[in-house]
Amino acid sequence: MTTTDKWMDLLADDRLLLDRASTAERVADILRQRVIDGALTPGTQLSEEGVGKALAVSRNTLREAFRLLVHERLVVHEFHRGVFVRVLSVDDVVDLYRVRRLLETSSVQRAAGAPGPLVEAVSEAVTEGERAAWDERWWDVGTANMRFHEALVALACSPRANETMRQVLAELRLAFHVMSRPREFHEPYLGLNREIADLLAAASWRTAAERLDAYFDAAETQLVEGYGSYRA
Amino acid sequence: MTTTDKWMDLLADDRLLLDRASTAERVADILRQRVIDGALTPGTQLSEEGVGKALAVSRNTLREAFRLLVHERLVVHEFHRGVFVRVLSVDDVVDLYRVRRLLETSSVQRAAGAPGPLVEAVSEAVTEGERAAWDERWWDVGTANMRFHEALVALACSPRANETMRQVLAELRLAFHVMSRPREFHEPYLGLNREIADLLAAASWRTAAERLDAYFDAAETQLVEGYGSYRA
DNA sequence: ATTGCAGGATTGTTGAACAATCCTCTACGT
DNA sequence: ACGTAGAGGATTGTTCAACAATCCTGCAAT
Repeated sequence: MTTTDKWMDLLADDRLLLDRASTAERVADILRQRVIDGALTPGTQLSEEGVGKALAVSRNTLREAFRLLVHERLVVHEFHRGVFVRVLSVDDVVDLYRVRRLLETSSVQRAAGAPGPLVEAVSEAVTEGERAAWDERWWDVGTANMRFHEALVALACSPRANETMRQVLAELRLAFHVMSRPREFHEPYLGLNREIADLLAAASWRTAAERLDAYFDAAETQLVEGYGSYRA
Repeated sequence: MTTTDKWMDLLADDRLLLDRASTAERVADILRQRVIDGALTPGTQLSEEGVGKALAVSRNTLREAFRLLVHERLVVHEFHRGVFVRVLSVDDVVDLYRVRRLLETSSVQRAAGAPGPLVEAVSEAVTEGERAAWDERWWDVGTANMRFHEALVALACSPRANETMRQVLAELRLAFHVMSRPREFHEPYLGLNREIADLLAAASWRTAAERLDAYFDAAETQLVEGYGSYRA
């Protein structure tokens, strides 16, 4: 029984890796990646003809892909003008931090029943960030930091919460791209992350949530300041 | 200066009401409404030809609309098979309640700085539900109940949180449609909602959050039970 | 400096076409 | 009777070409 169950899981994974995905979704995957890693900078227009020619897909298929990205808020769609990589306003950044505060602190607070592996994943994400910092790979530090916060929400054991969190973090990448000093922004939080991870490992959920709250106070004001050069 | 600013705001509102929406979005609006109000029951297939003929739009446009609804999880898209109105599993319902618990209790907990009108909106939603119950309009009781919980999240002053909450509640409508007794399900919570609203009006955020937690314990188990006839 | 007006470019939407896949029904062999 | 294999039809996936609607640019006029 248990062996067949394992087969099932493997097959389920393969099913996703096999074709089983429309071109529109794959196009969306590519564009999403390019937006997140910064190859497509905020404000860039994604013209239907240009992108369509580049990826060798028809305009209709491309428009389906655009709809997905619009819904994920990674690009904006201006009627009769086209789609553009989103430019986050200060209000957007503030809002994203509000959502994060809601999801993350709440997840940590009620993480008492969370499975052990999920708690360990939090520590692992912190370790990964520390390694990246040692190597001075600051972009990777940011990535690890996001995985850390993703792991916090994962404590809630809710696929939908995980999904929203992923989207929120993807959106935040847009903000990080216009940030000038990645090191000064990410480095200070390594210690705090470790502290929170240790509190979780010790099952001190309440204290961890409070530390996390402090984290948000600091991070938000700092990010908004670094965003000051932008218009509201 | 201040007068011109007011003009600007008014014009900004009108801009949205004017056409400014693609056919795909309007089609999605229609279908979304039909799914939410139950005209399209879970499991129903939305064939491209059928819906396209009915709404007099081309298949390509229709597929753009479908992408939106898929992303909102109101319909599912099976490759080479078509799109179907979503059938929620018990796991889905449990997950939706997890997300609600995260968002709502967290919003209430930190509602200290929320603007007065937002707190009043909570009470108004409760009143609306009581009126509907008096008239025995049980579906409207459910709607008012949702507006109540939407108002709770609105206390967080986050457009994105509001948006996700709207989506979560829309998804929950799918579950309510397969529920047999709407009265027995919605009626018991009227008193609890009133209690929570009063606590909020009295600025007892912490107590309100605790009562809300109790609400979720009750509602979730009851809904899962009422969902027992379904397969996992 | 602002307005009005071509002209060109891009998007919005449609319809048709073809390939790929799925579903159903039938025929076959055991 | 049962499971299987395959043919046929229906639906979806994707592309292409066309046209309408809208936007942007530049220039002329006031």
